[in-house]
Amino acid sequence: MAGLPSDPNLRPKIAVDAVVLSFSGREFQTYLVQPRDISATGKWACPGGLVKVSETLDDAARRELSAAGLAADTYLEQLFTFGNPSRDPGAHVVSVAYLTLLASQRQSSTPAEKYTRGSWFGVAALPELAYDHSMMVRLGLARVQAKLGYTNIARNLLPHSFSFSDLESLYSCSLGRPLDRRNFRRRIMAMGILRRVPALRRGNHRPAQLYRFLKRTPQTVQIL
Amino acid sequence: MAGLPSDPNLRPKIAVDAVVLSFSGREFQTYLVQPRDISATGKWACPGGLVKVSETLDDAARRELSAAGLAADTYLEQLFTFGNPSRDPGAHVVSVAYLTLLASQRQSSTPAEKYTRGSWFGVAALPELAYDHSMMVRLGLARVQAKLGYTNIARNLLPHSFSFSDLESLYSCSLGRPLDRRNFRRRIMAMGILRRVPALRRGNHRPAQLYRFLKRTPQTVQIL
DNA sequence: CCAAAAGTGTTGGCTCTACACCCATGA
DNA sequence: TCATGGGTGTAGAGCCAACACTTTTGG
Repeated sequence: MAGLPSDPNLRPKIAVDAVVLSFSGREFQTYLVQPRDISATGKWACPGGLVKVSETLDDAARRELSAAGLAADTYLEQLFTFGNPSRDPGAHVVSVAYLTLLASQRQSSTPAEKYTRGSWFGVAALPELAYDHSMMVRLGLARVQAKLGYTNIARNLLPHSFSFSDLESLYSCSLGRPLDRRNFRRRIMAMGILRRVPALRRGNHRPAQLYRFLKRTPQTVQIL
Repeated sequence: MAGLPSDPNLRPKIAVDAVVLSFSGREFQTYLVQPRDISATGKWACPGGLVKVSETLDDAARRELSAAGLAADTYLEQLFTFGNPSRDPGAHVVSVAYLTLLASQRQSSTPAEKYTRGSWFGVAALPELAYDHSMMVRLGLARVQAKLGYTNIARNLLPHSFSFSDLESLYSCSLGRPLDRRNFRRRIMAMGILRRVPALRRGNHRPAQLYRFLKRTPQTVQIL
């Protein structure tokens, strides 16, 4: 097969893009940036860029997260690799999409020079996205929603300690329907993946008992 | 942040590799080839090769399946993208691993010149594999086993029509434990994903009623 | 007639869901 | 004292797992 001269310029380039998700307490949000080189289009994009030689894909993803002004020590998971030759009009760029989860919106620094700005958007009302990034965000969201059902991935979307109501809002938002508080609590408790922390959250109302996840490593358990 | 000259030669190359699985009736098997360029090592590998510019990843995978002497009109699903710089000692090659399922061992033609030979192996006793292909096969197998539990993916591992016992062997082999025939049949039947075909399979013993999957498209249903 | 695979129901235990009221706090 | 979110138990229904014998065929 193939007889074309193997000019390296004729190979597809390879990039990583990160779908950055967090949960605000009321909705899922995603962090988007405006790349300087396409800022004329007004489109937003997921943080991302080309992979360097001798660099791990994960490393590339973390490097791009830093460049976007985000913490890089986050949960990171490969989502899907997009290779449609026409996904980037400029050149054939194969992109490995990553999913990353942030507990709070702890946006550390300001984005690097390659971006004009960055901002959080509710996933229900996204702006127009460049390339196939809209598909990536949808896929990332679907993955999180699925994994909430059978893993302890929630720990990456919540602060270190949280109330049962926090956890319930997350699940209820993910499922798009209300949950029965008693049944939800019983079920989660029965799994033994949470630990009471000796603290209450005080607010305008009755204080809430706080919990944290027992294991900080990814764990598969049937939750829903 | 990189300041290296962006010499295209310094970009990782991109390849696809296909984990080819089938079910013999007693065990899962995978199809491996011996690439001519590493035949001295005696190692086997999954069919695969570099992606061409302006080619879809799926197209590349199907092209490589053909080159390995397999039918290309098979179930194909992206598995994972392996990008460790040291996975190929020769150069930094990022590989998009695919999973493909074959109903019977319908190996059509003989492999292209790039391979010295191809052969099926039971997954329990694999030869030594090149690169990180052993990990790929394990991952592919795990994916199939998981998906048997919540999709109709079994249709891609069985012939067009099959007996209930065939289906049961597949599941029982996938789970690594015997299944209760009555419970299994009731459960599958209740889902309405099968259709009786007006034919029996005759053999040395009592003839078996044959069935086929109602939908030929991928479908998510809770099976186990 | 024998060996081997195909086919078929019932029951008890367990899990899941539905459901409503009181409590603690700050304002 | 009121508004707001936090916390708690039970009962009925449905689901699931365990379990063994008869049938059909070819040799």
